[in-house]
Amino acid sequence: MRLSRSLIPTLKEIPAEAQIVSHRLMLRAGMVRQTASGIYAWLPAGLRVLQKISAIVRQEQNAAGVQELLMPTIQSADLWRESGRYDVYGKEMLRITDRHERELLYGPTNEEMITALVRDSVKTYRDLPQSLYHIQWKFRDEGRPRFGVLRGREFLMKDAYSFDLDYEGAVLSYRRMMLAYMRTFQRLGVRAIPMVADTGPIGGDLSHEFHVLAPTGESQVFYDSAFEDLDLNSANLDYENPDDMAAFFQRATNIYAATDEKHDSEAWAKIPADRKREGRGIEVGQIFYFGPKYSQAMGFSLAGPDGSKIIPEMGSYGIGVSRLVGAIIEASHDDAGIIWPDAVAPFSVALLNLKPGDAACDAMCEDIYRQFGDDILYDDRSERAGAKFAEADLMGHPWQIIVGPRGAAAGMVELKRRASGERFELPRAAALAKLQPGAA
RNA sequence: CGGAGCGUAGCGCAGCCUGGUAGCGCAUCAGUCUGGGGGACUGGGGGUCGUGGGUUCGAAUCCCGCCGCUCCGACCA
Repeated sequence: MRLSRSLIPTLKEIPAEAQIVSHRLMLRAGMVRQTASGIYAWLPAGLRVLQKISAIVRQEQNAAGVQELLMPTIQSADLWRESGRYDVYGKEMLRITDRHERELLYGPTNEEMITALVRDSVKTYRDLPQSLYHIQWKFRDEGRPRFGVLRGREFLMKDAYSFDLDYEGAVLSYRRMMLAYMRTFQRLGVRAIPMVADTGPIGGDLSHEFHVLAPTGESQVFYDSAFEDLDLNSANLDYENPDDMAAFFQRATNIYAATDEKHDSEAWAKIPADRKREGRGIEVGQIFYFGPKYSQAMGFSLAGPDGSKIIPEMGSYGIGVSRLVGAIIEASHDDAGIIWPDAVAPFSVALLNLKPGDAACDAMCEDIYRQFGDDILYDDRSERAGAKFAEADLMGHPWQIIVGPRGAAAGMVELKRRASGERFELPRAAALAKLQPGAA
């Protein structure tokens, strides 16, 4: 994309309404604009991040055998009366009445809807297990929206739901999802640690929150640094093999990690001092086994092979996609701006033409731009070099290709790595080769 | 939901107390110089002062209502 033709309205000054760094940077980098309290429009650069995160989430869900569907944002109040939650859910639920005085709501979550859909579609126990997800906008009418997209009212979420015939099956679904989540976060380039979470009346150990570590996090978290060495992408684990899943789950949950609510000082004391890690976390995902809670309430049962009645065991699994954008920035920025992990940057590369109008600069930039495809932002404006550097750093592209008149005449470009600040003077072809996917 | 603020040009703000024809910085437009870390100079454009009412000869300024946004706390992902 050419910056001269893009709607990426960067700001030099900090908007008064933004208090925390991710909110400020998202506004300043031209990614989002607030349109009402806690509701944001995603401008082109912000949308690209949302789409890159979504794509990775989608790939990992699909890889774990979860099927994608798309449920609506608007739901019927009657559906929620089936589970009894319509009257229980508080003011966070946005209730709407249509022209026929029918009661509707903007969905804050989809347990009821998915349960009804599966209930009405599944005919026999042979149709289970099922696991399904969608990536959809949700609305929770927070009393006090703040922190930009970290605590907005409208937010994009991946939510998945599993249906199994028995507890063992539900446990397997849960473990699969935990692995999928850890792989997802690893690919996104953020460290997210699964923390033991409150399971409420269900009990057991089948609820985890995933926290991204950032100084502005809302929770105090404690964990064993052994998590930092857990590489799950290279581990040869088969989602379909229960033994693999059990072994993985054992490994992951043996390492201590908890938020302050669930912090166990006895267990903490046993961890070697040099492995203790303590800090703040932003919750970006949660996985939860809740058994037959909704299937029972909503009359979802099947005849088993021996004729007995089976009430499916369920779980639900969320990833806050829009929230992740803020969380990643909280975890990865400096005074100059955002430092995007490679996988989620709106553009992997910024191409800075330091002297538009200079024949050598223009020719080289146009050539690079043409070769690179969609994932590059070409700063072709007639701004001063300093302004281009400042904006590129602000927007946080992982790489900058800097083309100046001196270098261009000699066929050289400068490559700058945003995260480290390293610069390399390279021939044009070598620079491009270095940036090809996988070459890094 | 309790408490506290704010709303004046695209953004950040002053002006309000003590009423008298609306200002600064940045951005923007034109031109000149400049040209590797948000440059300089000259000249221009842009505002129903959130909104409705009231007081007054006269309201951005004083009074009342409403709307919007923000902060602290409670709640929440």
